[in-house]
Amino acid sequence: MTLHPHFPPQIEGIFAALGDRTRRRILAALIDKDQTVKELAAPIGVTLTALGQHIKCLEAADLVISRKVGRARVCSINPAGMQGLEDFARLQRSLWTSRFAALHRLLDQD
Amino acid sequence: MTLHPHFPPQIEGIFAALGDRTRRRILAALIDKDQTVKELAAPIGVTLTALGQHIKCLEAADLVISRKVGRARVCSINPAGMQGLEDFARLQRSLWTSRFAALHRLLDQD
DNA sequence: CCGTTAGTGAAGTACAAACTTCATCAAAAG
DNA sequence: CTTTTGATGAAGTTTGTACTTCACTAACGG
Repeated sequence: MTLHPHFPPQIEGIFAALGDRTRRRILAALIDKDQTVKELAAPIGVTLTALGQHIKCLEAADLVISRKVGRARVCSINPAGMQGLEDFARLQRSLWTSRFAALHRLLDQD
Repeated sequence: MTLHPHFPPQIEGIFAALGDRTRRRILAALIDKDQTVKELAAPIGVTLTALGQHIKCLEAADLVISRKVGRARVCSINPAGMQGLEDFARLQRSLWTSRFAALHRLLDQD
């Protein structure tokens, strides 16, 4: 149906995840240091349940990795996600740039 | 209140814009060629009104530029937006990488 | 063993936003 | 001039989702 290349599903998850303000705050907090669900929830001012749901979403987008340590869940940033985002942005920009260049070649003819 | 650096407001707009599936489709269509509101609306299957609202959102995020040509509105990709996204992703990744390096330096001591 | 603490699943609520319809306007076509 | 077409503003609907409460489980501390 669509002739044009779609956004890779991986990237869709990243944008869905980072489209939410609370999840951006979580990610910003994790850049400083690894933190548990409880530690993350306190400054943001949401329940543990809510924060656990956000972590699930961030993990699905490969932006965060978490592991159980005793009864706590420790969350870390997953650099692979940011790498994917960076690659995506660079690709998109190069696609536009190449189209722009092609247009100029056409205009420069004859 | 927040000790940690926030995401720049510009970036928040980009994620808010790209967090929506319809707007991603619009952007993907525009990578091929400049298009009017009507041309964009048809394959996506929404009203002109809806599509106009999305264009407004994409322009606010500096991802799209549009201009009036007669009674039509022609939309183009704004490469500056993608550049901003790419820069952001690179910065975030470098922040994480530097923290990872610092941790290793600590572990390597004594 | 008992009480507390961190987290999770289920289910419901509330709010944001995506989308629609309708009315209007300006440009193009006839 | 009249009709049609592309677009837009206002206003209402509807859907998605962020968040809550409640019940429950598992780990730690007394």
